[in-house]
Amino acid sequence: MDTKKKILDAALTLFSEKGYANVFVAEIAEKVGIRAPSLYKHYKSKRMIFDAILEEMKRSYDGQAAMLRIDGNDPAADAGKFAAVSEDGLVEMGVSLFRFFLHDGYTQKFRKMLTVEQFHDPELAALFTRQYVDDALSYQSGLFAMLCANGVLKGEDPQIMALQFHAPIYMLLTMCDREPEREAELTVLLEQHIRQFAKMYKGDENR
Amino acid sequence: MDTKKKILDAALTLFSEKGYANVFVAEIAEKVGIRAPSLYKHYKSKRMIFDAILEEMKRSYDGQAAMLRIDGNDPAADAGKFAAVSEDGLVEMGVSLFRFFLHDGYTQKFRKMLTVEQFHDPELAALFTRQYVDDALSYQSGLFAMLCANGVLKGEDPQIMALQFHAPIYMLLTMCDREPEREAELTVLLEQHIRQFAKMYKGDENR
DNA sequence: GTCTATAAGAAGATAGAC
DNA sequence: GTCTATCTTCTTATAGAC
Repeated sequence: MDTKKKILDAALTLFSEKGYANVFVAEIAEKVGIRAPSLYKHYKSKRMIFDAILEEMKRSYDGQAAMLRIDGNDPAADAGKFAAVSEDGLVEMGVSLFRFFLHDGYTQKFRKMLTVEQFHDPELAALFTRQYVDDALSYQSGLFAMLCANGVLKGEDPQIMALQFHAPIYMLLTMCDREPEREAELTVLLEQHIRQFAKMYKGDENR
Repeated sequence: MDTKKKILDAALTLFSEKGYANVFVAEIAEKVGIRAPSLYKHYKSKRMIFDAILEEMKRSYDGQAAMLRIDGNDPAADAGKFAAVSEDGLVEMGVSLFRFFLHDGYTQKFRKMLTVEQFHDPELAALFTRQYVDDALSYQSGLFAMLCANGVLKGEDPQIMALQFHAPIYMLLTMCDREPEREAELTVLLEQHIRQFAKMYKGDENR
């Protein structure tokens, strides 16, 4: 594996655990298996490593967004899948997506790094909100609008539906980031949330 | 004002904006209006300042919890108020509570500080989850259980109701922490969320 | 309790050999 | 590209006068 890439991986891991300022260049180097001065042959400075991680992450965001969007980028294409899917299917899909975001090393580390660095820079703050809130809500709004138009769900404001669907899932995800030992317990809540959400917006009175 | 208290305030402000490691003792001192060495007459070390903030916060948590709980500590006592309250009243109460948490200097700074320091220490992680999730959900669960028992709302799982009520509000709050200029726009979403939540769990079909 | 001066040490970065 | 040795700067913290 490329040393340059190894450095980014090591740095991302450390930055996500301790934050940029608490990580020493020597630590990154040690994780890679070299000495600190050697690292400067690959990156001009510590800050350049951080910036490179950010750049890599922006590039790979389309890939992550594709996961989030299940299909790629078109809500209309996904609506059909959802329409046919059972409540159990919705739960299974939600849980497996949750598990991916929770356990995928790159995804989790980047989420944690952005979390602890979000107030250092308005650009990071905007990136955070865009990536973990606005884009997700925007996509899900489209999806729910479609499902309501199809009569699969009943709801008058898809944007609020998306907020009410997404926010609990994101909250459970960040709880697992902080206390991984609670994953099993919180996955149960996740499942119950999705089930109740589905029931509610189907107009089911038995709740 | 007591210098010792001034130091805590200055440090909390700086820690919440830049994180513990990025704040220098000299910065804190400057904000207080003294020189760095003078500060050591009040606190033995930089870490002791951080610890003192944490202690102060734990002490004042009951006060904050009282705000969150509207009444103090007994959901049963609050349920009556809610039962009598209109949808508009619920919105007004939710919005003003939201504004308090967003604008109260101490509350906001402590939330931001805990956000950026949460992964440094399992104790901080547990404190974060307890304060911003578990305790809030636990209280709201009791409240919703009461309202369901009274027939004011219809729902079979108060814990999930609490999650679906609280998570969107908390998400909007953290968005305002990151991008204060979006407050107006997000307050509209907050209001729509509360209205739709109220309608849904009243069994209203017109949604 | 506050100051100036300074010690002590940490951490980012460079020089130059191999 | 990696190493050892080293420079430089920054930062916490202490000493001691006032």
